[in-house]
Amino acid sequence: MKRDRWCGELRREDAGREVVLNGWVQRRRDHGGVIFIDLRDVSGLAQVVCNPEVSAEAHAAAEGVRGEYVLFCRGKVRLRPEEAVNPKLPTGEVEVLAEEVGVISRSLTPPFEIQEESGVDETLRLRYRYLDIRRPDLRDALILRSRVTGEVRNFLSSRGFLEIETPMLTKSTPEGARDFVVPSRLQPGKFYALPQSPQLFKQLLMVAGLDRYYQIARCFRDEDLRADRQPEFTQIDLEMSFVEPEDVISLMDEMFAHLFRLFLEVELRVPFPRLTWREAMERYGTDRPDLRYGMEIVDFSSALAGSGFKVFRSALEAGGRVRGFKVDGLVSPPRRELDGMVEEARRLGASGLVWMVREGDGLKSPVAKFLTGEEGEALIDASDLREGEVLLLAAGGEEISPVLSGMRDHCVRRFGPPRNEKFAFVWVTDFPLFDWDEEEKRYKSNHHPFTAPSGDCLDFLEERPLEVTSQSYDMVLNGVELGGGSIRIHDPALQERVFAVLGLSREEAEDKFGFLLEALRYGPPPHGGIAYGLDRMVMLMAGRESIRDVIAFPKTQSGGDPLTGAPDAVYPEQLRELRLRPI
RNA sequence: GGAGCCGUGGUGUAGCCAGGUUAACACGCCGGCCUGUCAAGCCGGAGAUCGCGGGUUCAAAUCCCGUCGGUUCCGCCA
Repeated sequence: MKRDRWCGELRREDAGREVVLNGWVQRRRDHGGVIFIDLRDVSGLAQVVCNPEVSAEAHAAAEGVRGEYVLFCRGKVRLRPEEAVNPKLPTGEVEVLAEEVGVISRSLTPPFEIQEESGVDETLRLRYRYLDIRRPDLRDALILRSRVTGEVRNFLSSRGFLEIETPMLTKSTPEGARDFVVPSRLQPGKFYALPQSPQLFKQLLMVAGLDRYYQIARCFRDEDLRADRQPEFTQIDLEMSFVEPEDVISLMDEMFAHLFRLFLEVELRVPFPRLTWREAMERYGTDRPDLRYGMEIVDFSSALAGSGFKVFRSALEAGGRVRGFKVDGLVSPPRRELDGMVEEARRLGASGLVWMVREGDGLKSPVAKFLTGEEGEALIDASDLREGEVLLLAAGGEEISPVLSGMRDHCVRRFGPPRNEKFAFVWVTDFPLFDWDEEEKRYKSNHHPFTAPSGDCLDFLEERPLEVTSQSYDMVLNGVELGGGSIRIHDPALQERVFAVLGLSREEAEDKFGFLLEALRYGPPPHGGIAYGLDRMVMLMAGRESIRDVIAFPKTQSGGDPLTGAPDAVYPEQLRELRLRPI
């Protein structure tokens, strides 16, 4: 018998109406006489009452029902007696008085309980993912994901963007992540690569004159997994012609304000704040600062010039600095807490960490005896340190930035400092165009090789590559990199110069990216864009801590799928067809 | 490649550090009673050789070594 209403949408206005529901048995409460069944479908729960005085048949059918059976249920909606109203349920004011109940399909006892709080081993949940998804929190996350994706499509298409699909079977390119590789049967010995992103294709679409492109694009990277990294993930990928960074950034400000208003009822202040990469590293020690919290890093070098503490003095003499921050949310901690912080800093790779606690007009610290009174006062002034508050200091070159950033995270986790806002967006711009790769002894693109250098850096591109900044921008939310993009190079000559700095020979560049260089010779428009990690975006919007919680069928940390058993061996015949042999 | 944590009935945990009868508790499951529950209640029952392998010991869930799986982080992820 086919439903005519959803379980979760019954309200008091429906009282008196006859309805048919289809759904799963969340719970059965058998009182001997009357039996209550909580029936669940994708919309929510409804209580069905099976009273033998109303329908002996329905009651008899309900006696044989068990958890997760699929039922149809015909009956009249009625208001519950006042004392039986359940304020915890949206449908709690009404119930369906069953006149007919039938089993559509039966279920084995599930391997774990289908309920809000899971706490169940994740492998088991993944093995029975179709049961796991019946739980409201996972179901709701997938519903949110679908709505967000749909609204992104609406938003972009209303702004003139065209949704274009790009190939999944494409060409392996150097630079970047390890490719997933697919053997070609028709061309034995050759391979496709799955796309790490549609980067090159979207640039070609700009050369093709489509002006604005977007795609909800699956991407693949064969690297190790994390809570926020899966081997296949989804990007909101877009590209625009005739634009500058400002155009992309302001459009995205608008899109996120719209999405957060619509789905979370949160009014975001736009435009989002901006930091250059240099500022972000200086003030937060990382290129993806979590601006929900204070604890800005301050340079104390001038207060400590000529310090009697050898570690500080020698760092300063070597051209380094002494930087640190005041810990929020922590006053007069016990000694072991302070020692714990030093240990944490070592774990983060620091050679040391100095703590100072203000006591009266002075400082308590393992290095207090090396400090003069003036130095102590200068530190207190510069950090605005009050009674009992803690100052953390590290000395050295740029390598202390990640340590200080890590200590900032540690303090957030451990001391729960006051939070400014729930969602703190920030743009980080002007990244270095290149990094030096010590292992390979060569320059590497910080973003990707098609990122345009800033106009004022073109003169020293080859001479001082590490000083070249790029027309790039990352969107960061609560310390998570949500997306990144740039203005691209549209001048083939400049593109070749960048390849040269990267150490790609003319032949290699021609072999790997020749098609792009060629396209750039046929009237490319200036263009740029951005790509977002949709999984991370929805994760943060849903308040989850792993993107696995917003992906229907995610992989474990070793890249496996406990449900299907992938990856798995293939038949020798399949390998023979592909002309492949295991080594 | 490296470091940490976890693995005990179907599920979640306790027991492990100080080795010693029938491995405890809650939920779930099965049966009985029960007409207003919604985490229903009450009574009864079944169900685990403690991830796997080896070692130490009179004796191992417990100690040691190895291994597998999961997870978090570092490396890696343009």
